Amino acid sequence: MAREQHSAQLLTIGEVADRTGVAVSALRFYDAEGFITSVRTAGGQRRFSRDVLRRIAFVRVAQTIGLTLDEIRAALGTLPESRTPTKADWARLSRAWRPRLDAQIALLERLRDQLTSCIGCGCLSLQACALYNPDDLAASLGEGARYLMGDTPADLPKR
Amino acid sequence: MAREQHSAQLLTIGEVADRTGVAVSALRFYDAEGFITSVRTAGGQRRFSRDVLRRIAFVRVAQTIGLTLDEIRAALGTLPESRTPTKADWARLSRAWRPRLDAQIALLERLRDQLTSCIGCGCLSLQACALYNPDDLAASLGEGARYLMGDTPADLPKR
DNA sequence: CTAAGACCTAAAGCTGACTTGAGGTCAAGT
DNA sequence: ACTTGACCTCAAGTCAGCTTTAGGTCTTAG
Repeated sequence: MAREQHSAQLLTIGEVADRTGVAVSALRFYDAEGFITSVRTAGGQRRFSRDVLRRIAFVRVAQTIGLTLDEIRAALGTLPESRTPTKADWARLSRAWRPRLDAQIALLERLRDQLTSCIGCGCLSLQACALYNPDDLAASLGEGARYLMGDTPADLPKR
Repeated sequence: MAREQHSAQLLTIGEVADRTGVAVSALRFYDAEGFITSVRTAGGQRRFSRDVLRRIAFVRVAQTIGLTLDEIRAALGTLPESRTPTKADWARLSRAWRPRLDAQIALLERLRDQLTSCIGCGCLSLQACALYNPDDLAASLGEGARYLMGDTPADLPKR
């Protein structure tokens, strides 16, 4: 009994798994956590409407971008409950990802550029190196460097 | 008893924590896992040489870049055991991060650009959308799109 | 009608990178 | 000598995001 097309209306969990590439266990998890909804057959099995495919796509792309499930849950919560979300609804949510992606890219670029200059200076050895600042590397790189690399202010005059 | 400078030779775990911003518990973990080494006092307390500051800096920066501790362990393993690593040693390790950073940046940029075009098309609704491809989003975006968004080949003629 | 593959639940397990807790010892300023 | 904050070990806990296991039930092709 392969998982083939039924009456083309509702999908079994296996069909959804096949179409989305998401594991059955993950789909049950998403269902339990409210990311997707399902109806049940008389026998207690889940049946999904095609809407879930879009929701699952949203969840997976959002995860790729780096959102946690909690954030994704919040985003999905802004969708209208009464009607099936429209293109505009999805576009609105997706637009919100843009600044986040930009910020992530900017962070990595700063890291890369500092790494380049640090390689030039033999880095990870200079007190002034901005690459390692445990306080706020993620937040905003390169501020008040601490005395990290084994050099204290007291050490400096001796060199 | 604040953690102040001792005989300026070896550092207590608390001093290392203060200088690196890394929790004492994490330092004990790093020690147990071999990322850093320590000697013990007669009473059994750890004492660290200043070298560990550089190693810890390396570990934290590598983590920021996205390496796992296993990868970091492997990288540290290429350092010479006999002598204290030189600037050149650290520079060599850091250089290895460059392609990885570039790849990460490229991935995010592809994601962002596709997101932009997808917003234009009301995306997450089109079968052809390259943004969601569960097989290889991370590996290489945009290949053979599957039938994901609720559209099957059978659906298409009807539209 | 039957076989067997798809489905069900609940609870426990997993990975990574630590943190927390319990119960006790060390070291240094006074 | 004493006190007290820093330190010790070992085991268990945490978080996210699922997966696995065990023990059973549904559904549908034949």
